[in-house]
Amino acid sequence: MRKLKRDRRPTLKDVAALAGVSPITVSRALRDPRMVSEDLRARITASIRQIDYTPDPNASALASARTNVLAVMIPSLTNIVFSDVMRGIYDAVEDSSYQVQIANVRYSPVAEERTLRMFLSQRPAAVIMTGVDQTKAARELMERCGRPVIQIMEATDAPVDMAVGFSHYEAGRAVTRHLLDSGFRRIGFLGARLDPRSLRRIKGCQDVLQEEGLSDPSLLEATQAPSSVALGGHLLRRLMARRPDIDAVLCVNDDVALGALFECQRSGVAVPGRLGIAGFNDLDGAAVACPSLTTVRTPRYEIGRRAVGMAIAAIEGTSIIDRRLDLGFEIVARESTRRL
Amino acid sequence: MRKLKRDRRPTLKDVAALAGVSPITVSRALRDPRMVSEDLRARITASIRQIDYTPDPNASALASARTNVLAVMIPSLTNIVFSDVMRGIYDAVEDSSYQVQIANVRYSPVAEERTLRMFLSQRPAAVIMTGVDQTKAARELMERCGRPVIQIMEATDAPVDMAVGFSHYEAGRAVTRHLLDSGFRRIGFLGARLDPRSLRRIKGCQDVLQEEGLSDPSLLEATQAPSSVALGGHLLRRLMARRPDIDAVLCVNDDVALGALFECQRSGVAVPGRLGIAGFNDLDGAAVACPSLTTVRTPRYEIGRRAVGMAIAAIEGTSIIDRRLDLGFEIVARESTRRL
DNA sequence: GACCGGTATGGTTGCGCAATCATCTTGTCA
DNA sequence: TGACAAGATGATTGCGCAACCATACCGGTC
Repeated sequence: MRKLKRDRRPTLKDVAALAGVSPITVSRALRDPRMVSEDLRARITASIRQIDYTPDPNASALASARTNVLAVMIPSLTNIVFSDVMRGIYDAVEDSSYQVQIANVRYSPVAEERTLRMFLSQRPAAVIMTGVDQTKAARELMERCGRPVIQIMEATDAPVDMAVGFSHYEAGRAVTRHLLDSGFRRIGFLGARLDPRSLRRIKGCQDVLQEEGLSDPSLLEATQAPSSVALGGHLLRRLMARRPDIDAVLCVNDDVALGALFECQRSGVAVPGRLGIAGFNDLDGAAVACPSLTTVRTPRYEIGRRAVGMAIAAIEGTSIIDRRLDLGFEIVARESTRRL
Repeated sequence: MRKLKRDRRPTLKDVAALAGVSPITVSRALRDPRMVSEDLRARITASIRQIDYTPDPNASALASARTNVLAVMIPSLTNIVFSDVMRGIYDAVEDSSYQVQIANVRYSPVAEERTLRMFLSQRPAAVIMTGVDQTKAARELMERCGRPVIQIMEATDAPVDMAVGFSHYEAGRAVTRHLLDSGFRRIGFLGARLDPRSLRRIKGCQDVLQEEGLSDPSLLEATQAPSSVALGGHLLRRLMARRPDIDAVLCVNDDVALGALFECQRSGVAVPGRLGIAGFNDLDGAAVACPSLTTVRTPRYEIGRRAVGMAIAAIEGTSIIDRRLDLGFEIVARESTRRL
């Protein structure tokens, strides 16, 4: 009677009865066809199709204490950076048997820790986390959870388990060096959000300026507010009010850079003649802005793909894998920093 | 011996033993605390904390044939429109017991149908799908799956179950009307992707032009390629080569509009003096572009929130709900269509 | 011809929880 | 005071699958 209340879907047992084998043989045929002889396999496949059987992943997870879920934590859903990472992740699982579970932790290590606990209670096959700045408790969970953990976005020498990304510090240094090489000397910085990766880029910039004796705290205009195009304009106005002598701004990302560019267009500041502008990420619009924006191309999509590749390799133990992967970055010099 | 092989986590039974009650009481205390007396509840809560118990969602799902999963299908991960929808969805489940499962169906009804089958085999609590243009088979599955189904992004009179969105056709009409009211007469259209919603916007535009006797097929420049800022420039160049007499372009979205604006800046076409530009969605940058972009503000975030609200209301059967929700849109007139 | 090892298949059990029904307690009212 | 309702708690069972161990069968070896 209980069975009648549920909308009874076909189960392994139904397939087995139809094919004239035991349920466990059907289970094997599905999980690892090589374990079953060819003719049984054919009969089982036919039976599955005939009654339109689909396995119940919950029952499977319960019986085997294993899932096919990759748990992913990212700090933002709207930052295009993570949209690209997610696309890489989803593309990479496309032809595998794995599933992705995304959580938005809103740039909060505390929320991240909470989410991690929730995820681990579901016994995911692997965990993908953003950055290397987890809370102490989260780090301990990551170390002891007994599953692959991939930290993405940053290159690090000491991943908890595995890591794939690039050096934000070196990227900050490189683009600052590019500005210096292009002849700019009083280089401001427009910062937003100030997450750990932004801070490392800022640090890279400041270290280079320091080395050249061009450092000055008043060149930094930054806020905790989320970055946006509109914010880029506000920050530039504030910086130029305080330091009208700057000849270039390095922006924490392309959104802010675009906002700065619009602000210059609006207030008649020639770019790059009067002010050079450089961004970060090489978003779609950077190449076609007027003038086109110098920026740093970052391997966001590839980070997502590789992270999943590393996770699956670790789960299945098939191939030897690098535990640390630095995918690098590329300075893309365009019109906005081209001194005549 | 089997138990030793698994990393044995505490279960309901452990909590029950510690608290001196039966497992089912613990289960009740967790699912609906009102069913359990106050002192037992306190003892159970203490025991849970003491041994750090977390429920096993797979076991729960198996036993109850129910999950707390909201299955969501969206056509793109990188289109900012859906980033906002996702943010609304994730925000709405934040304080609930529900979980979100996202799938990227890449604007493909066939992939959408395949994904729907996969999702339904997991018995989600509800299903959220984008648009109203599912395959016939998918539509049948949606009708017969026995769970709430919410179609998002479009207002429709005949949802399979429930729908929340706005009328793309009316939005296309309204913004075209705005261009006419602003004095533009030879209005081109730049289209990309050409998904069903884009097509309805185009239709809205063309119908208005038709009514005014201003319609002409050669005013439409469209491609199946995914939209981007760069594409906006290309499309505008092509359109102006063919129809140098146009005095405004309506763009399928703000990315394309921004690309068109950059193209104008680059080629010295005055906006709005020589060419008016209007976009769609009111993205972050539209308000601060130079000139600022006229566009249509769409309730993307709110669609996500409401969809989840409708889903939960339907699952729990608590409140009376509208099965159709039209959240409307708003024409945002800015400099790019301001005729002097 | 007895024995061995490997392969293919099946039987039994339990994963952790919730549905169902049964039982117990308490309070209320005629 | 007894009957009964309503609420609180417990015992039993099974969800669908995979782990584990058992068994049947094969061909080859000495």
